[in-house]
Amino acid sequence: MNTKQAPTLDGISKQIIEQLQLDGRKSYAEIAKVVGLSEAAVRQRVQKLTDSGIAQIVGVTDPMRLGFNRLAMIGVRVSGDIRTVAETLADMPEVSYLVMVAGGFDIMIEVVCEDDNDLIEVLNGKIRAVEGVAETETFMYLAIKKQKYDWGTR
Amino acid sequence: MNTKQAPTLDGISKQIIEQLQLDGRKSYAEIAKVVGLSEAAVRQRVQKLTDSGIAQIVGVTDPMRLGFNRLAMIGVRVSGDIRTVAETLADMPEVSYLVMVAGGFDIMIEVVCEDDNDLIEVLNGKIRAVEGVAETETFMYLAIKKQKYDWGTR
DNA sequence: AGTGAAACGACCGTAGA
DNA sequence: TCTACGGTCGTTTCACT
Repeated sequence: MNTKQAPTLDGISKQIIEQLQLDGRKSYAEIAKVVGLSEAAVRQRVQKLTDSGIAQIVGVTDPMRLGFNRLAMIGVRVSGDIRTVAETLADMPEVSYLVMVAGGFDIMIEVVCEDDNDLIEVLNGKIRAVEGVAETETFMYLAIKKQKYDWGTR
Repeated sequence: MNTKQAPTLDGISKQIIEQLQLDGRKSYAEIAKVVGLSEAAVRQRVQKLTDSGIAQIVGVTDPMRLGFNRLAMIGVRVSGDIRTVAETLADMPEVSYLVMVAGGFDIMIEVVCEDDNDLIEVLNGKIRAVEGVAETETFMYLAIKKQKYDWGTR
């Protein structure tokens, strides 16, 4: 689960990702026109970007629409090595998002659960059981109001 | 920006979205095989889902790789109508994610900025200036360790 | 809403620079 | 790493249900 910090992307790969942020299904031919490469070259680059995990092309929706009604952001305070705890938490399938932060918490995670039992099990049974997790604070989702991924094109 | 709470999706649309969570570029033909409809029908449904904003198909990456180095999660405490404040914050282009929550905050947002000046401007100049924003707490991102969107298929 | 068929365009492997 | 090209497969449109 360790995403090794990669070399900065070159301008063309950035442009390709920006195009895909606007429309993940845009054809390689169209992207090629914008960035000034051949279709095959664009395809190769996208392949590399996705294979290596640098980028992903995915369908995104509000989990609550698919029946996942117990979502939460959980702030975690860690005693000891933050990275070790982060890796452990990141390996849990219910954790959809994990960031290491500076401030009142060390780690913030988003968890996606179907119901209360699920959430309790994840929070008490799994997260708090992790060695090094000192304190947690849970923020239950009431509604997701915005999800945007096109900041690359601002 | 108001995402009106839609009727629950039927089983087939759920299945389609699950397929797209696994691979946003999966062909309609392949999806059609899985869900048991014709290609054309799948395409129509995907069109509707994306046009209506229920789902989006996008390229996703770690913003820090594109040179957006100042990201933060901001917890917001509101005095007054939370929804009004949420709408106002959601309209800001630097806000990539906004959820209404229960717990120590009323709203949590993720902001994507290029540099410190940008972030200061957004936080002090824009967010705190919003009528009804009582208190904010900022958690600066050090690293994004996990971003997953395939919870529909667990 | 969904199906089926035909024309069109996208995708993908390979060869060559 | 890129371009060029051809075979294959996916997409699109339309008439029909």
